[in-house]
Amino acid sequence: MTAEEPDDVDGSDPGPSPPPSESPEAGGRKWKRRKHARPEELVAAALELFGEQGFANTSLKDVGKKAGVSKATVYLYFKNKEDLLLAAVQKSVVPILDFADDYEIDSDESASTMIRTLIHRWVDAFDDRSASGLPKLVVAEARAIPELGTLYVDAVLQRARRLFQRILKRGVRTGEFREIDVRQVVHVLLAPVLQAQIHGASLGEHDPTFPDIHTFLDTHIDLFLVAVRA
Amino acid sequence: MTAEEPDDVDGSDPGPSPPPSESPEAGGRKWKRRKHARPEELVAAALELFGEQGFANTSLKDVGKKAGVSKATVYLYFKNKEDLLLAAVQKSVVPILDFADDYEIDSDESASTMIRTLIHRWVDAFDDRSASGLPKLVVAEARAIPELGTLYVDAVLQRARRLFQRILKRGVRTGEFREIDVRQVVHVLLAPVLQAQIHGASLGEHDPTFPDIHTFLDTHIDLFLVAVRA
Amino acid sequence: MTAEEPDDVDGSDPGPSPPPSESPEAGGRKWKRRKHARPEELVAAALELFGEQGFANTSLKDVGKKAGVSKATVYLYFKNKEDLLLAAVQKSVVPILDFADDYEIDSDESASTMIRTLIHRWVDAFDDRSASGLPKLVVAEARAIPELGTLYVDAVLQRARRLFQRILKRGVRTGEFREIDVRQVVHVLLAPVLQAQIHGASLGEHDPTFPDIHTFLDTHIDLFLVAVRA
Amino acid sequence: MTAEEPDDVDGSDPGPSPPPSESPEAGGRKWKRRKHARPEELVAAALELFGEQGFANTSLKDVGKKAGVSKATVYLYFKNKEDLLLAAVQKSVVPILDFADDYEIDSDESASTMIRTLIHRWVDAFDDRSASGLPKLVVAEARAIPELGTLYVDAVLQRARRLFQRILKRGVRTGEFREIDVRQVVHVLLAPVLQAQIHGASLGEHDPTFPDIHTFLDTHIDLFLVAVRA
DNA sequence: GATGAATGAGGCTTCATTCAT
DNA sequence: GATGAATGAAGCCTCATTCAT
Repeated sequence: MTAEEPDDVDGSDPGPSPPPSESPEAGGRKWKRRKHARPEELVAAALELFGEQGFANTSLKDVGKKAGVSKATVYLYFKNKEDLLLAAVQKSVVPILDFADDYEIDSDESASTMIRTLIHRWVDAFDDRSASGLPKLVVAEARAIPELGTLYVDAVLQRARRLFQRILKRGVRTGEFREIDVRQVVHVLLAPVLQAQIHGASLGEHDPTFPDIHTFLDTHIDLFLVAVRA
Repeated sequence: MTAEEPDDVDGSDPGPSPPPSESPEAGGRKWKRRKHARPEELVAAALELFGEQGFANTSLKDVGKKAGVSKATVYLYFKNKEDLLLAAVQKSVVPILDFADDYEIDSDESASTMIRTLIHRWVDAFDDRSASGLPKLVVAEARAIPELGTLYVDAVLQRARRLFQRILKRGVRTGEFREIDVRQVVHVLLAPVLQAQIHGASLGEHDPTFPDIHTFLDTHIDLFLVAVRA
Repeated sequence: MTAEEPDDVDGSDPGPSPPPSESPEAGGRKWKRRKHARPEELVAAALELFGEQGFANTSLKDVGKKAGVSKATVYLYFKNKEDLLLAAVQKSVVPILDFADDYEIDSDESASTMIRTLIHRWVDAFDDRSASGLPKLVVAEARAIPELGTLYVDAVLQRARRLFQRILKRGVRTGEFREIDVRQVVHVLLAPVLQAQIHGASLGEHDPTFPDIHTFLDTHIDLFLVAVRA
Repeated sequence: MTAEEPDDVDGSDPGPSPPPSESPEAGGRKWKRRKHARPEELVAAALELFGEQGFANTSLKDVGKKAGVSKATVYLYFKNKEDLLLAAVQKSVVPILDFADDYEIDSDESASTMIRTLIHRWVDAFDDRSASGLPKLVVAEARAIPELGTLYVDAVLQRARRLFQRILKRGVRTGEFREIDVRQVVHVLLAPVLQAQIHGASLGEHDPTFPDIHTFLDTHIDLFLVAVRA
């Protein structure tokens, strides 16, 4: 491909965040020109549609329509469909565990409480950002789009593992937990969380037996804490 | 341009070309049987390709080539692409937990041992049938193809849940496990298994931190058994 | 691009020439299926349209329509539009100087006569193959499609130069021509021929002053022969 | 994103930023002219790009970028892309043979010398104006854009023919040349010149056998003069 | 005068699906 | 039963052109 940037915008890295001016009405008079908001709207639309219907099943026309623009407009901001996907995932995924940093620093709860709190907040964080379909999306496309896999592993999985490893280790140090191989155990702690997210976004409707996600997570955490308790 | 078979698309497959012996009876037996093996071969090819590359990214021509037939032949056995997918999943998924029935009946091991054994055999059963990509595939497409979700939930998830519920209940009855809400707990028992399968088929290559699947499962089972032990 | 061959046909090299069965009516009954004739028809349509309207100005739909097929059919035989162009040029250009070989061998005319005859036949050969627009086409696209340039230079220009160099050299040897630098002179001999072809296919209609091509060529040859005569 | 001047796109040109002196007359002359230079810059950029890459393969964004303005600016000066092409050709082509007039009037060389001088100056004139790709461009697009053909024929071909006809006729009158049909011969005199220009701009790189253009032209002129000499 | 934003139109290409052989 | 041939539909992407600022 000789293709450079679509017209002059970069695409993958929305870089310059939207202007702080939040006046949502006054700006766009006759014509719908929200300018710098466009990339965000597109990214949001893309994330939702890709998460719901899958990447291949979603056309750029759909994305454009949901964002209120024509499909050609997508190319003003993103190099191609894949670039849009990556931008959407990046935008949503990078800050998604930010909530945890503050909590971890400020909190002086027990490790057990921290674990329970953070896991519940985790899934809420995805839902709040309309990214509940994201883990499923990533899992579905990681093979076809390797950068997507790398991005998710680095920005979500590894980050979460480190976070919970710190907490587990602290629990061990304080005597709250018994001696465990933190590096192995953390995967077991997280697996049900990821699974719950993926399941909810895919088989959820077809599986009435599966409990409410927060109930499920509490059961998981209960068992886990029993297992690691000193 | 490279290789060029004028018409016939056999290419990818087991060398055994049709025997030169023109005797249509005895000689061509192995060859003749091929005909009736067609649907199975297609189903097998489809399962592997769909699992690896995704449903949308796999063309029927690819499937045909892998099965040693032309693209049009698919339509002799399946109504359409979706039908092929469903058939492939059904074919692989329905008997996939069969191993468990025999084991459950014959075995007089402890519940703990049964759990450990069955979980390891589970993932092996998928691998043996080249269905390791299946859970990921199902999760990716369940939303777009509802029957797929229903099928998987019924033939795999529900069946597995009932199996492990029986074992858990027995463990409780025999005093091996403490009193637990089997209906809730079974989901926690299975989630890491499903997660490991999905993860292995999608983010596996991008995630060198994740342990070997059987190691991971043992860690999970260890913790789980500690948690439910009486 | 991961693209292999469109479906199974090669594309650029029509290799297997059409079957010798020439029955043009009996073959295609209800449906228009001329099978092996397709590539040739497409190549012919492409050559004419590309030559007349230019490569970029001709859509594959146009080519398909002229050949009596849909635009998707083009992809059964050619990898892409560029491949079709190359195939068309190759098909027309490779045999286009064949007439010369026989003539050169059989003829025992004087060098002067051979030159005059061959030049006139040359332009006729292009016209007979509806390839009168080809030199212009090649010249227009050679920069964008380097293989096209290479192909034309090798199959037409170099071949023609060698042919006329042999004749010139013979003329010198027999005393018909004076001593000349054959290698340089051949370019001067051919330039007006090429120019006449290109001009006819491009500025022809806008330039009523330009003489009939054969008249022009005769004037050129007359002058040339005077210049090189011993 | 790299450098980022908010608005002004002057970029390509001589540093001289607008003089701080607010005197609108004398001081800002060089700067003021810039504004009016726009069309010229666009025309120059267009001519080069179209000549190199072809009309269809060159986007207006490319032209704008090369001229240091935005794509939309083109429409301030030209009705559409085709109009830009015509303007570019006109601008370059109309004065391109002006050098000849002076020479013809002032010179009292022999006709032979004049021919040789003018032909070499001709191709230099195109090169000097970065119009070496122009004849190829015209030939490629004349069919699709008739005005282009007409323009070129009138402003270049006819003008050149008349020029050289005058010289030839003078040569005949002075006895330098023998009696020839000047109207026919002039086409033969010019064809190699046009051909050399076109060839250089298209097949040049793919054709190492072709001699240097001035060498080629001298060979041509040598032969031609021999042919017409009295 | 200049431009960023936006889009309609159109082209290339792929592919599931059908049909006649 | 099997397949080569063919195509309609649809998707991605580009670009000339317009409009409001």
